[in-house]
Amino acid sequence: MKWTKMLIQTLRETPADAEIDSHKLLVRAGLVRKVAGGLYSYMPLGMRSLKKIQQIVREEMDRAGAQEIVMPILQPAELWKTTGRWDAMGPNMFKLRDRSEREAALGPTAEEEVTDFIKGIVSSYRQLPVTVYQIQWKFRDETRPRFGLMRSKEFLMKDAYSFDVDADAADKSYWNMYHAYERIYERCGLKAVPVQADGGDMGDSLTHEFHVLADAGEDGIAWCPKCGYAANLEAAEKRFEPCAAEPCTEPLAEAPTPAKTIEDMVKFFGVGPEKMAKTLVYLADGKPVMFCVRGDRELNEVKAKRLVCAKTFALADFSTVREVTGAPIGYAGPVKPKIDVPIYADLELEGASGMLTGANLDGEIDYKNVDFARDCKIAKYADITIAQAGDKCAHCDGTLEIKRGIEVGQVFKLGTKYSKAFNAVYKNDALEEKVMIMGCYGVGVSRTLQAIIEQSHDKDGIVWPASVAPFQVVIDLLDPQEAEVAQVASDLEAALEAAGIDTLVDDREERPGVKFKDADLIGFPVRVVVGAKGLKSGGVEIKRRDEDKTKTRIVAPEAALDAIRQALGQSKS
RNA sequence: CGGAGCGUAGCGCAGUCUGGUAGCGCGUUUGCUUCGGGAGCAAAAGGCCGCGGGUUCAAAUCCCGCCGCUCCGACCA
Repeated sequence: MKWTKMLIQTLRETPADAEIDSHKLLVRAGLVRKVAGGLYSYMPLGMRSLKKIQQIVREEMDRAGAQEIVMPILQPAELWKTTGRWDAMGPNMFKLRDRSEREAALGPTAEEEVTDFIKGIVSSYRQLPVTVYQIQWKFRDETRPRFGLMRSKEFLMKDAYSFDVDADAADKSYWNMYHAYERIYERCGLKAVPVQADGGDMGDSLTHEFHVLADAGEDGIAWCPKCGYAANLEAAEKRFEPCAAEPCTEPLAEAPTPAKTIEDMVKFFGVGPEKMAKTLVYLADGKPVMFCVRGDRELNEVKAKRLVCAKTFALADFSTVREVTGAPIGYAGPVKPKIDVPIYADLELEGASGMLTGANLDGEIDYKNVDFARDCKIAKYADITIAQAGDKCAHCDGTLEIKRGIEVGQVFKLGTKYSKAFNAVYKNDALEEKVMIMGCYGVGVSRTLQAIIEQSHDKDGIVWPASVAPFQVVIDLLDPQEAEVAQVASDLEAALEAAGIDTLVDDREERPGVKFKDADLIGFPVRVVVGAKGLKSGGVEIKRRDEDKTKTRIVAPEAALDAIRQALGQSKS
């Protein structure tokens, strides 16, 4: 392919609305163009990479025995109402009506749709197991689209769904997909780590997220370098040391405190935040509950929500807090709230004594010398805090680190939530009706495109892994007006294409510097320079994008094909 | 949804406070000279100054309303 025949537009200046490197490069290298907030058009170069990622996903899904289908993006509301998610998804889902007022949604995912689909086809255990997948555009009305393709309103996702006869078979399907995902990311040249995640509303279901570790990532991940334990911060476990405190000999005492926040209290009392406990009031299914954690900790809302088995869960408003505690905001505590509500405390506080807490009294008053065992009525001690760097690993004697990650995929055991709702059943060999066991598996294809760039770039531009680069080779034709030189480039192009190596010839009437800069910016894995000067002095010049500028090889045009093959082989995946 | 900021040429920005001829850099077009890491000179094209209303002799500039975008936060099966 010739550069001058292609719609390529690189930008010298970085777009004003891009924050992270991968977003800047996506736009600067001419891969995508913004249409509106969270909406992007793919330019030809971007489309080529996107298609290559799709193809890798497709091949690995097929290899794992999944079957490709495609279902409508526009999904009737009835499907979503069957599971109650029409309301549960809330404003995150794009909803619309057709001309006869039928309600529909632009699919953010397709569990309902696929369950209904399979239910209409499968009726016997002989047809199971089955896993289907589609690569389809998905829609989410994001509260705040950002970072380019990372969090957009419309994105390309591969979603697969498995249907099995029982839990053991479902397990097999799950790990089958898990391993397919490992292959997908490896072939994309991505280091993606599987991390344990929270099952969300699905309760204690097994689920792994695949994350690309990057500072620009939106998710926090707890990671133990010693045993390799990795978990989403929402789900991360940590080991608790027994609380060493002696029972408190001092009596509970009031302490007037003109300081509401932990930070201010540290200044006022001159005591560390680990000797304080903060108490938060939440509404769980509309009923107030209190959570008590150490001053240097943050409540993990996911863990807390699960602990109280709540459907709706949110921080209580100020008036509720006053009502429950009887105290001004900032003076809630675990000792005798005005209204008797369940109080849950973090495991770290079990046996804690000599603590400072809010007093639940009508005034800016705290208690000192609080002994949890003596002074508080705690419903249950449980792990309800967010893991922090320095916490002990729950699985070995290592110490947890906190990393940032970009979630590029997730595998999820769904159980029977959807199959029950749709009555998706099969008959076993005893003619009994059984509910199918499901799993769902997503790969964010467009997000993966950007994650690759985020993980693989330098100051000059993108450094594409060969498997997903828009073109594997760029030929910088320095003298396009000289027929003999141009012929060498065209011959080489034809030879490469015949060998199955996609090649772009930069045949523009531009100065060499411009071509080199653009080649580096777009990031083709191998660059071949064909120029009059070079040909006279020995041949064409070959250089990998991922090696130093000075490391070039001059080879005769006849030897170029082999040398390029070799360079591609050495280039990152 | 709360807080902050920004909408001026394809892109990046100045001009707005203090009303008076629409500007700069990059990119684009043409010519000449250059030619191995984003060249130089010359000429040119390209604007509903986000939209609507108001004030004024006169509005990119002041006032009101709306829309859009970006950042921080909240939110994120």
